[in-house]
Amino acid sequence: MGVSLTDITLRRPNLRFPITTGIGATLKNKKVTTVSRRSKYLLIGFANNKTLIIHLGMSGRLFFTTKERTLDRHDHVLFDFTGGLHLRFRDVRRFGCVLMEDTNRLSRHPLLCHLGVEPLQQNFNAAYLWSLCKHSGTSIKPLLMNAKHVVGIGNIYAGEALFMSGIRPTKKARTIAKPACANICARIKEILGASIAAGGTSFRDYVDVDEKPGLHQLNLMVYNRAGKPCRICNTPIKKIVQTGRSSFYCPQCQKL
DNA sequence: CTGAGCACCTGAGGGC
DNA sequence: TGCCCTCAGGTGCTCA
Repeated sequence: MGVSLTDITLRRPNLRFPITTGIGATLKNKKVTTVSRRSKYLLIGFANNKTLIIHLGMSGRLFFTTKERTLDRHDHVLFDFTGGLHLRFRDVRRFGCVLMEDTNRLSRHPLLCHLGVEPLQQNFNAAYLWSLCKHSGTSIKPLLMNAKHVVGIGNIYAGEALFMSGIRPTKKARTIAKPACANICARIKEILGASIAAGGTSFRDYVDVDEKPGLHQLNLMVYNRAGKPCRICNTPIKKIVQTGRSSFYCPQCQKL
C-alpha cells in the first residue's frame, strides 16, 4: 500500500485532448492516496492535492506490465511506481484522455461537472427516470445514453436493457409510463451487474487490467446480432441507426 | 434550451 | 494480394 509515482513518460503530447502540461514534474515522487471513478473517468488522487483523470475512450486500456516489455506504437503514457510497478496506457484510436486537476476542484471540472447519476446507485430509480422521460423530446435509447441524465450506459447496454424491458429503442421517452421506467431501471442495474461479474464485454479490443477479454458478449441478446434469430422467439434481429449509433432490437419481443 | 449530426483516430473485415 | 469502403464498447462540439 501507499505506492508513489516515480516517473511518467509521455510518448506523445496529446490524446483526445492535450495531456495536461507539467504532469510529470507535478506528480513525480508523490504518493497515491485514492483510486476511484466517476462515470467512466478513472480518478487517481495524489498526496499533493492533485488528481489524474483518465478515460479509456473506445479502445484505451490500462495494464500493469514490466518496464522491459517491448513498446507498442500505441503505448502513449507510461507510469512507474515504487516497488517496480509499471503501468501503461495504450489507446489505438486515442479517444481517451489523461488529465490532471486539483483534487478540491474535481467536481467543477468541465468533463465531470455536468454528469448525471450513477446507474447502480439508489437515486437512479423509476421516479427519477420517469421525471426525465416525461418532458423529453427524444427516443428512449438516446435518453439512456445521455450522460447528463445517467452515466455509464453505452451503446451495448442501452440496447440490451431495452430488449430485456420489451421496449423498442425508438420509443418516444415521453410516452413511457412510470412502471415501464421501473422496469428499465431494474434491467439496467441487472445487466450492468451481470456484465461486471462476467468481466465486461469484448468484441475486438477490450481486455481488462490483466489483459484478459470479458465474457459478457456470450450473453448478449441483440447487440451486433442483426439478421440472426432472437434467442427468445427466433425472429430476425433488426438493425437501425439512431443518432449515429447502431441500434439492434427484436421486432417481436420489443413491441412497446 | 433541445436534439441530431459530426468530429476525433486507427485498424479490421468484406467486397471486388 | 491489394485497394477501397464501412464500421467500431465514447463523448464533446456545432448547428438547426
